[in-house]
Amino acid sequence: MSLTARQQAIFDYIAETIATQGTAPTRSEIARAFGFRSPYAAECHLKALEKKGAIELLGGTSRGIRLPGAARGAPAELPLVGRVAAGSPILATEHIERHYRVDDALFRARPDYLLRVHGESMRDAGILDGDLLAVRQTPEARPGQIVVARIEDEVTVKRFAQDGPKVRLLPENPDFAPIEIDLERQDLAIEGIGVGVLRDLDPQA
Amino acid sequence: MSLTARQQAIFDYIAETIATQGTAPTRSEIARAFGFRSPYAAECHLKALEKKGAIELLGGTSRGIRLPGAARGAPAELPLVGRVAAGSPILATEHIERHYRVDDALFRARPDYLLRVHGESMRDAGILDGDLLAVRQTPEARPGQIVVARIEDEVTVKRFAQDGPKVRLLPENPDFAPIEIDLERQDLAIEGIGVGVLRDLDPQA
DNA sequence: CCGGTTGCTGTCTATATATACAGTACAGGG
DNA sequence: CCCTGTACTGTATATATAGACAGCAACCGG
Repeated sequence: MSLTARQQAIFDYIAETIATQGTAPTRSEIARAFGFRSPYAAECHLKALEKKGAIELLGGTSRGIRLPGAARGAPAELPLVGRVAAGSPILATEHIERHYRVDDALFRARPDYLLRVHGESMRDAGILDGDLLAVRQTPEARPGQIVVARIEDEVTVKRFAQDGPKVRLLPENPDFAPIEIDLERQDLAIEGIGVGVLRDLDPQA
Repeated sequence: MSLTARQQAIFDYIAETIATQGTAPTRSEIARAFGFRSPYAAECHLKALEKKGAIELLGGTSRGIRLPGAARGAPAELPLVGRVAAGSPILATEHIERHYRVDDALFRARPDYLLRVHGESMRDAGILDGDLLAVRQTPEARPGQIVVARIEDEVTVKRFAQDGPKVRLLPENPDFAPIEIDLERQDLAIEGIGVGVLRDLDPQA
């Protein structure tokens, strides 16, 4: 059952109020906004909207109007990590350029932060210079996964491969050479695994 | 001036209530949650939090507590369009698989919907099979832009090039041939331009 | 023509809520 | 030692708000 034009207008008003004021409107506020002289007109609309499943009324609570669609909770705020300075943790405040809100459901694994990828070494995996890699923070990786690794204070994104005590970090671009690491002689820290890629395309040209 | 432990706890409770209930708590609800026997205790905390700038009180309005940081508003809900059937508009309800909430600020141009890309024809532009293309709906395109085009009821993603009355849709993969269209003899509809790419990486392997 | 739905007005009431005052207790700085 | 700030209790009140009843008018399908 779809909404009437009037009901849609009232639904939109409620949604807009929640978005701009941060709180749902009262019956009186709805009435005022639409010129009703009785708050009960708003009450009737609310009941109709609830019956059609467009909204959820909490009953007994002031401003107790909920949009069921929004019940999924706000999407996670992911910090965007730019260049990581040598020797400091990847999520140090000074690396965080800003926050983006990205729907969790977009990725099968929940990401913890976004890392801006520099260079062309993962080009053939469809990860280009400037792309944002959604990263799940974990100290372990399985072969074939795209990992964020730190070798001697350098943070790099590569495909992970392991052969006993030897780890190989494979670029996806023939112009770059694989990095071989003997765990017994060199330090390697897995900062996380890539769970998604985000790219902004230039709308100009 | 930073918050005391008690004030921080109350602030956290307010933030959590807004996130889970969709509406801010009343003084009484705060008092109940913390075991205060008087709602005035909550009132005092709210005033302290407001004085320190952590919250904003609306005054005279029930549940009128706002978190200044959250004023940014909810990110847009973008419909995900799967395969588009021949002859029907791209945003027809039956094509929409689900909705994702993606931060507008992620892309320089505001997208209108997400389109699942099929095939490898744009591989060298870093757009792989299964990727989601964030599309801004517009009937016009400039050379060099990645466009969503419809030719004879087929929807395709290619790079746009124009040479007078001849339009070329260029793949980014040497295994595919460019599509040449003479606008005087063939129909071409630009459905939109690509403003971003989203990819889910398989966390398994 | 009837019965249902939409879309309101006017009036009313119980309760939810914001907000106040007076007072207690404790802690830290000057 | 006084003063200011934190952290409450207990009581109180004005107002904000949800939610109800009765009724009117217009429309629409059977």
